[in-house]
Amino acid sequence: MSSSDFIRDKIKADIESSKFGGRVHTRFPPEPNGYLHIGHAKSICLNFSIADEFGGSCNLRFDDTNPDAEDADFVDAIQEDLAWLGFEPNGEAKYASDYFEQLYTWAEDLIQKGLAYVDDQDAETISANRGGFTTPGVDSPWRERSVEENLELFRGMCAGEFDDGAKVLRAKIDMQHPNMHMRDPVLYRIKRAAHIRTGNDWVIYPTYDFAHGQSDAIEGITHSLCTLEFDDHRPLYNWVLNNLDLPHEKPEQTEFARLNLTHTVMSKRILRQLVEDGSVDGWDDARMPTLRGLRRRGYPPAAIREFIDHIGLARVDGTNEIELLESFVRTSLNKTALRRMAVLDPVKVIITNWPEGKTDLREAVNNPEDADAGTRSVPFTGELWIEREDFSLDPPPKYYRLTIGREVRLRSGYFITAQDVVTDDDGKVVEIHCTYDPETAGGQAPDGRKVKATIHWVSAEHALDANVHLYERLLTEALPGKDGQEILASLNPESRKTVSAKLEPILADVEPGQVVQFERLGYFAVDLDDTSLFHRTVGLRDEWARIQKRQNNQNKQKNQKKNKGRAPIS
RNA sequence: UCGCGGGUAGUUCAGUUGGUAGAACACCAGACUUUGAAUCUGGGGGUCGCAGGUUCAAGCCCUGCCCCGCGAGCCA
Repeated sequence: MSSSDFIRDKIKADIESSKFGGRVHTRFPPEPNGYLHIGHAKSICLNFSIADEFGGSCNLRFDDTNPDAEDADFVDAIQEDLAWLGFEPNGEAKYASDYFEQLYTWAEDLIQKGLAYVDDQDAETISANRGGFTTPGVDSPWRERSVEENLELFRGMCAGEFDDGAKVLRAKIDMQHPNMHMRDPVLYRIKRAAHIRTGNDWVIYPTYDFAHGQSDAIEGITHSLCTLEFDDHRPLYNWVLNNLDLPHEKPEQTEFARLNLTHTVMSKRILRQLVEDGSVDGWDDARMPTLRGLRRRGYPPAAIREFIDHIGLARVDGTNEIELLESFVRTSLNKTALRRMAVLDPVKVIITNWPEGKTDLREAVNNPEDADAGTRSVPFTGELWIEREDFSLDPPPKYYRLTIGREVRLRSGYFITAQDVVTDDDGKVVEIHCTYDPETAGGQAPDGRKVKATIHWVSAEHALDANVHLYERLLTEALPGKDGQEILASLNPESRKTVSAKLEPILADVEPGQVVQFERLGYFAVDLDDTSLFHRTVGLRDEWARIQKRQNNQNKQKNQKKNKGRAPIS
C-alpha cells in the first residue's frame, strides 16, 4: 500500500541492478540523549517500513559517541517507545560504542595512509583557521607530521597522556574545500567522561562523522537514511568509507526532509525548557509531542504510522498541519473506541412524570461502527445530568437542542420535553424540569413524530465523578518562531483545563491508557497512572462550532464594513 | 557574501519518453442518521517561483534572475 517516493524508487533501482546483491538493510540511529518525539517517528516508520516492504531488516543503533550528552535511562525509554509504536528491531539493539575498537583500528589505518594527523591546536584556533563561507581555511602547522609521529601521538591520546582538548585527530582532506565539512574535520577528541556502556575504558571518542558511516558499514547497512541537514556531510561520509577496508558493500546515505508540524516544537532544547520551567508536567505530559506524551494523550500508534505513511517523503522542507494528524487519530479511534456517556459541564434535569424511585436499565450500543462490540446497560432515573450547552433558554438561530417547549431524544433513553427551569440568584439555570414520553423507549415515537437532536446524559444517582483534562494547542501560533519571534512567545497559558465530570457507571471499569469516545464530545484516554482521570485525545468534528464560528465571522465582517464606512476621510 | 538542497491547490505530495495539471487532508453544498459524529455524493479552488529561449506543443529541456532551507561544534 505504500506510496512511491524518491527513496523507494532508488531502492527499487538498486535491487534491479543488484547493487547490494539485492539486499535492503536500514537502521534507526538515535542518540540516547532525550525522549523520542513525533519527528523521530517519521524516521522510524520510514526505516522500518522500507525494510519490511523490501524484505530486508532494520537495526536499532544507539549513536553513543558523546558521553557528555548521553544517559542510559534514555536507552530503555527509546526501546519502550519504539515497541509502543509497533516496531521490532532486527536482533539486539546495537551501539556505535560496540565498534570503538574497530573504529580505533581504522583511525590508525588512515594515519598509515597519510590521510589523518594529530593536531595540537585548540578548539578556537581550529575553528578560526577553518575559514568561512567566503574565505578558505588555512593549514594547521601540524598538518605535515610524519606517519610515525602521528601514530605515536594518537596512541598517546588513546593512552591518556594528554589533557582533554589538548589534541585531536583530524582527517587530511582540503582546507580550501568549499564544503566546510571537508576542511580537515575532527575525527577523534580527548574526553575524560564516563560513557554509558564503556565506562572509563576510553579517553578518546570518535566524532559522528568518524563513527556513523563505519557503523553502517559494519552492520551491513545498505541504505543509510537521514535528515536533510546531513546533506553536507555526505561527501565526508563517502570519503571516510572510500578510504577504509570495509566488511560489506559501501552503504549509501540518502537524505529526506524532517517532519515539522504546525503548533508544535520539535527542538529538544525547547522541550526541555517547557519541562524545566513547569509549563508542562514532564516529558510525558499529554501536551508534549514526545511519543510518551502522545501515548498519554491516547494517540493510537497505528494512527501515527498511517499519518507518516500518508504525508510521504520528499527533499522539500515543509510543515504539516497538526489537524491532519488529528484526522488520522479520529479515523483510527472511530473504528475501535467504545462509546460511553459523560457530561463535562453538568446541569440537572428533573423528569417530573418519572415514577418515584424507579431505575430503568437502558441498553446502549457500544460502537455503531463495530457490531461485535456489543451493548451495555446504563441506569436511567428521574434525575439526570446533561450538558449545560445542550439546553438554551434563549436559543441562537439554528440551535436545535433542548429549550423550553421543545422535545429532544436522550440517547438510548426517551424523548423528553423541557417545561420549566429553576434559576439561581444570578439567573443561571440550576434545574431543568422536563416530562418524558414512556412510549419512546425504543428511541422512536410510535406516532412517527421526529426530534431534531439527540443528547447524552448520566443518571445523577449513579454518576461517577472524574477529572477530565481538556487540551488546547500548547502553542497558539501555527508556526512558532516565524519571523524571528521567540519560539515560546505564543505559549498558551490555558492549554490545559481541568473539569470535573459526571460519568456513566461502567466507566469505573477501564484500563489505564484505554481510549473511549464520550458521545458527541470526543475521544478520551484513561490516564496511565490514575484511572479516574481522563485526557481529551481529540474532539469530534464539530459542525455546531463551525456554524457559530461562521456567524461570528460574518458579524465581524459586517462590523468592519460599518466601521470602514464611518471612517473619516482625511 | 560562498557551497549544497529546494520552489506544482490552504497543507502535504503525485505528475511517465515534452501532448488539455491530479490525490489526500482542509474548505463548501447535499443525502443519510438514535452522536450537529461516522458514512455517502457532489463542488470550489492553480500565473506549476519569475523572465526569456528551443518546439506544432514546456510543470518537464536550455539560459538568466528571484525566493526559501541548511552549512563556518572537539553536537548528532
